[in-house]
Amino acid sequence: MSAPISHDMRDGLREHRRKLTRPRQAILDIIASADHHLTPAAIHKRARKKYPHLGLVTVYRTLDLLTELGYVQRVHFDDGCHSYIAAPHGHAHHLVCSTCGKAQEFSDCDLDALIATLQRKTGFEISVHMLELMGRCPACAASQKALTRQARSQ
Amino acid sequence: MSAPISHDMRDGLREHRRKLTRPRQAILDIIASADHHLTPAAIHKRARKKYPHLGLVTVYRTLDLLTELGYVQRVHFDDGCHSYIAAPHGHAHHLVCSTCGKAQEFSDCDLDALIATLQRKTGFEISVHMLELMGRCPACAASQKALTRQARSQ
DNA sequence: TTCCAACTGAAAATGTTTTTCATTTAGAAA
DNA sequence: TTTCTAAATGAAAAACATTTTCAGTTGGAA
Repeated sequence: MSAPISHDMRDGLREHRRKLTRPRQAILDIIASADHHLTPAAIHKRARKKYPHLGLVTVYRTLDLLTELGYVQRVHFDDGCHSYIAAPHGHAHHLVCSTCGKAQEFSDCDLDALIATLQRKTGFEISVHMLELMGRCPACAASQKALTRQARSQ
Repeated sequence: MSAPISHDMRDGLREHRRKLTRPRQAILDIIASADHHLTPAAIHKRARKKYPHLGLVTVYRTLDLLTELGYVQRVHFDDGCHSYIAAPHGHAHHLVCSTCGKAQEFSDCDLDALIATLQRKTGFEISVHMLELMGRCPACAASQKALTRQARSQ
């Protein structure tokens, strides 16, 4: 069992001489406890319940900071990339449900062979990769199947 | 040797009963002949040289259409996703130079084993994946090395 | 030719992100 | 504790990106 991410983020701030303010705490709590990706606007809306004075600009600034420190990642979709999600401090990818937005982490992406081959073939020096998988989470898949069954039986 | 992508795009439009207008031709030519990813604004600027009356809205609309037909893909970076690039009609990924933007296509992404394992472990039904590799193209790597050598010898 | 769905540009609306600036605050140092 | 300052804040405005609306135009099938 790993320590809560919000603890890590607090430690990370301290290490980088950054302050742990009330607005930031509110934002951290939302991000750390969400298992879905969230837009800056959505984070702002939720965090305001704990700290009503919070400005949207601070959300953007905090997301930038946490991204830089590696605790938060932007989530990319074909049709828009305005969402963020917590990540462990280190290399990780997400598996995202395209129906409900639920995300699951995984770290063993295993692209070394592919990258080596491409480097050899193309001469590019590959330093970064972005991998994202999308599909239906177990819950959404189940309710979809239930719906189909129901429709067929009518 | 494959046929020019712009031909494919023209055919694709015809198949879908969409018109091949002058504004669209100008946009198609820019996209098909670029080996770099381009933002809508950049496409607009370039295409205006061929068709000065062209509106930016039409660029957005044409990009939407070509994306839907599968001839164009959005390029994703950690810090912004406002660029587009031509893709063969079908599954493909890009290897992008983070210095100059040059892009190279590849299609053999070989993720089947990873996807199968994750499906089994998580219960997700994975239907889509996004993979993007970034690094330095041969030319940029070479000029970087030349710079470093020069700096060292001073 | 005719005709109409598809397409267009301009303008305005909407949405997202960044900048600026005067004020406040966390937390290290005294 | 109190003092002090770099870091952080919110509000407003600016900048940038994207979509909608609408009246007029056009490609290409009939």
